[in-house]
Amino acid sequence: MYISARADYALRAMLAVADTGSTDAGGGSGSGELVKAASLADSQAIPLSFLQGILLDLRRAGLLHSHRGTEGGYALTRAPAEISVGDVLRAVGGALTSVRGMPADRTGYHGVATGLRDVWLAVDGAIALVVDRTTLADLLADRAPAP
Amino acid sequence: MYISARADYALRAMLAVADTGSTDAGGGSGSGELVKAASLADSQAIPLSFLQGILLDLRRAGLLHSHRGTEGGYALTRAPAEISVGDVLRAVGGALTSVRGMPADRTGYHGVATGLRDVWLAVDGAIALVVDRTTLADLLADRAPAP
DNA sequence: CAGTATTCCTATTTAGTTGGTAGGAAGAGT
DNA sequence: ACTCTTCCTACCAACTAAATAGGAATACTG
Repeated sequence: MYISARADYALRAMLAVADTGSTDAGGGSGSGELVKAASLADSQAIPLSFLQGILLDLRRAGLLHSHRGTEGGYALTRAPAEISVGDVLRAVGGALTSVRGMPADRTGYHGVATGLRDVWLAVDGAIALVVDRTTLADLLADRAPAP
Repeated sequence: MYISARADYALRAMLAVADTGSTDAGGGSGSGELVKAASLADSQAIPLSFLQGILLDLRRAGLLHSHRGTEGGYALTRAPAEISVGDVLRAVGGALTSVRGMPADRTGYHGVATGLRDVWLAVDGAIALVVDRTTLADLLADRAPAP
């Protein structure tokens, strides 16, 4: 499995939103749950303009709610316990496992290689089992997924 | 998980070697177990000169034995039941799961993202469980890995 | 109603990887 | 010698990822 910088940043940003959304640690006026992109970029050392594109993906995937203007920012649409790592990965990266750029279930093998398709499907299922069972709340509470 | 063309070709080539090594279906003189690179490239539709580099990796990893000259070719160093899919993947691609190019166990997270490392390690373990338990013999006999 | 802060969106640049090719040099048989 | 095949190196083209820049749209403030 390859975790791109985009996916890595997305997860870290979601964790930071979840964290500052529950514990009121803002340095500004402390008005509510909205976290600014600049604040996220700073706390997790992510290039701001790159992060903005990622936040856009997360919003389009329905994981974030955004608000413009002076007191704008981002917030989770669901509770941290209701958002899994897999949700975030799929929002920014498409399929979990791909073979030469194509999703695992669209591979076509011939001859002796026919069985390979089932291997990739099994791998995809195994990955999904881990990332779909781990939520943002688990990560914030330091509950590691079962090995 | 991302399966590169290199990894895909490597597995198909290994399966083809395993197949023609056991069932004597060669069209030439039928002298023995050695399979030529050109024959592999033809049977699985792989560019020959690209395949040669892959076969070299597989040989250096100790999975293939090669012989030069007129009656040269490639053969497995172990029985198909003793070679796993994971062996082949690691021979050509390095680590199974990588985060931004680095192996999963060399990641460093700070603050709220600390728990991410354990997720990647769990994913790596889940993938390894599938690919290390599936052998070339399983694939040739159409025995799919457990879902 | 200006003014400002902020999200939002697109286009561009830059660097690295991947897929694939070419051309020999070295070894093995006839 | 001659032929066949593996071996090895260097190279090119296309693509993707990562990051940057610059502007529209939107919402609050005075």
